[in-house]
Amino acid sequence: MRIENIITGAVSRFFHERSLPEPDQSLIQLQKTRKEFKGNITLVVFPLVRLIKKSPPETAEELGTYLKKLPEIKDFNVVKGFLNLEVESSYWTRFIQEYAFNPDYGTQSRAVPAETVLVEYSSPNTNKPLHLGHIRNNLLGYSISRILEANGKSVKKVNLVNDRGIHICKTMLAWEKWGDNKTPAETGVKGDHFVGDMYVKFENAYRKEIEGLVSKGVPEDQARREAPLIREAQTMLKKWEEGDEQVNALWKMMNSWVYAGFDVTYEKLGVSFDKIYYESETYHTGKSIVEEGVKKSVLIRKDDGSVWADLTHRGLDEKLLLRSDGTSVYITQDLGTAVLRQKDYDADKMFYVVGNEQDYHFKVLSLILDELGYEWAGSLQHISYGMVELPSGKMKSREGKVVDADNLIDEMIDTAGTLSSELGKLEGLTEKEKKNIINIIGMGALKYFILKVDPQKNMIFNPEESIDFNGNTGPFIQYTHARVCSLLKKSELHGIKPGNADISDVSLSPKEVRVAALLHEFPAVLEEAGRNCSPALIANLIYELAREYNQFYHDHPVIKESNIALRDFRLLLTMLTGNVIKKGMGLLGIDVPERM
RNA sequence: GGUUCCGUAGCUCAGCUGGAUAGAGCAACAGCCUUCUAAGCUGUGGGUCCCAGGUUCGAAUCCUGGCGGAAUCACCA
Repeated sequence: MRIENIITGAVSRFFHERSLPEPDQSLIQLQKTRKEFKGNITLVVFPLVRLIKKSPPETAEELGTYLKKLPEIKDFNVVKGFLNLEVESSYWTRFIQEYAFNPDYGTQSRAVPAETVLVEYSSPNTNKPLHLGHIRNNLLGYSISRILEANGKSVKKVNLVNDRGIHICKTMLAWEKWGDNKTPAETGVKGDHFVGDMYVKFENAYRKEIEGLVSKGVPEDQARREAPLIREAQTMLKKWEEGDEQVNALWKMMNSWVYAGFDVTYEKLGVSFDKIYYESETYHTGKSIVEEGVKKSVLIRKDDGSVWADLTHRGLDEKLLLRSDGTSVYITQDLGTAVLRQKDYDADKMFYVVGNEQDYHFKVLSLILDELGYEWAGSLQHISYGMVELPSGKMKSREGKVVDADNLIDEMIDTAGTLSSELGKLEGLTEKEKKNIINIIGMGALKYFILKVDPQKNMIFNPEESIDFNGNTGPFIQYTHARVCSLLKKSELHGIKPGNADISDVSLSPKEVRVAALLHEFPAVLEEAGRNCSPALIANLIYELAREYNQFYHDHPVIKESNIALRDFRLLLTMLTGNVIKKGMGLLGIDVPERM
C-alpha cells in the first residue's frame, strides 16, 4: 500500500478509536516536507484541531505519537501545526525493488473496454509553412495523446487540414501570375515554403493595389474589397466551389506540394496522425447539417438567405452559419467535421488542441451542436493554449515577423552539433550514430523548452538568446539519462547484477530518500497531467528528478560502494530513475540517448 | 464597450484542490575534474507575488473592485 493511504487510514483510526468525529478525507492534508525540516511527508493538522479540540501543536504531538507505531513511520517532529513524518528506509527500498525492473512503471494499462478519446491537433492551413506557433500546437497535441494513452485511454490522433478558402486561391493566383510554371522540385524549394512564397507575393502586390487606390481617394475598406487582385481571387474561389476542372487541378497540384513539405516537418517533429480530415470534404456535411437544422426550425434563415443560430437565450449572440450566397463559413465546416468524426469513432471525448484565440469559437461550436440535438455535444473539449510571442510582441506573418519551424529545427540541431564537438562528447562514434544523437539533443532542447511551460499561458521565445542546453532544459535531463545508462553499463561490465542482495535493511541518506520520493510521485503526476491535459506537469517532475539524481550521483558512490546491499540499492534507484526519465520524456515526445 | 485569459527575482518559468521563512534555471560573481560522463555539482547576491479591500487560524493561491497586457465579440479562418 502507498504510504499516503497508510497514513490517511491511520489518522482516521486515531479519531475512531477516541470516539471523535471522523475527519473527512479532504481534511487529512498531506504534503511533501519542505527541505529545511526533517522528514519526508507532512501532515497539516490545522484542519483537524476543530475535531479534537486541542491546540495545533498538541494535536500534532498526539497524532505523531500514534503514527509512530506504524512500521512505516520511523520518527516525527512537530513544527507549529505541522507534523513532519520520517518514513522508514525499508518502505523506500521495498518500493524501489518492486519497480526497478518495470519500464512501464507509473502508466495505467488500458482498461477493457477502454474509453476512446479523439485528439485533434496541428490543423494547418495549406497556404504557408509551419511556424513556431504550430510547433507548440503539434508538440502539445502529440504529448497529450501520449499522456492520455498512458492513462489507459484508447487515443485517436486526428488532423484537420484547412485546404480550401480564399487564402488558398491567393496562392494559386500568385503562382499563375508570377510562378513561371516552376515547381518546388525544379527550384529546390521545400513545397510548403514554395507555396508560402506565392502567398507573400500575392499579399505584397495586393497591398500595393490598395495603396494605389487609397492615394486616388478611395476609402481603405472599399479599396480592400475592390482591388483587382482580390476580385480575381474571389472569382477563382467561386470557380473552385463550382468544380471548375482547371482550377481544381491547380488546387490539387499545389496542395500536394504543401503536403510533401508538411510531411518532412512532421517527421522531424516526430508527430503522427491516425486520420487526416480535409475541410474540402467535411464542409459539405456541415452545410447539410445546417440545412437540416433550418428544416427543424432550430436555425433561422433570414430574408437575405443567410442562416443563423440564435444563441441569445444561452447568453451569447447570433452566429452566422451560411452566408447569404449560400457558401459556408469556418464554423460550418467544424460542425460537419465533428459529426463525421463522431460517426467514424463514436468517441467518448473529442479534444481540440487549438489556440486560445478560438475560445469563443469552441464555446459556440458545442452549443450549436447541442441545439441541433446531438447528445454528444458535451463531449467536445477545447484544449486551449496560449500564444507564442517574440520579445517584440506577437508574431506577424505579414510583417515577416515569424519564426519558421524548419529553420528553427535546423538551428537547434546545428547548435547541438557544435556543442557536442566542442565538448568532445561523441568521439569514437560513427557519423551515423553522431548524427542521430545530435538530432535527439537538438530536438529535445526545442521540445522541452516549449512543453515545460503551462499550456494555458502565453510564452515568450527569444530567437537571439535561443534555447539553452544547461539548467532546466531537455539536454540536462537527457544527460542525466546518459549518465544512468553509462553507470548501468559499467556495473554490468563489472559483473554486478542488482536485485539479489537483501536491501531491506539499508538505511538511506536524505538525498537517496528524496530521489526515491520523486520516483514515488510519478504515477500521481501522470494521472494529474492526464486530467489537466498538461505535459508541463510531467516536465517539471522529470526535471526535479534529474536534478536530485545528479546531486545524489555527485556525492554517493554507486559501483564503488563497498557495502553490497547499499550498492545494490543505489543501482536499483539508478535503474528506476532511468526508466522514469525515459518514460516521462517519451510522454513529451522526447527521445533520450544512451550516451551524449 | 461586453466576455475570457494572464500579471511571481534583471530575463524565462515552477508553485497541485488555500498551509511553514515564495522556488528553479538563465544572466553575474566565487569555487569543485588523477576517482561511476563537468551538457554536472557547490556557494553568493537578487522579491511590495500589479494595487486595494474582503473571506480565513492561515492568501501568491479563493471573492470583489481597480490598474496593466493579450485574445475574442466579422457574411475572416
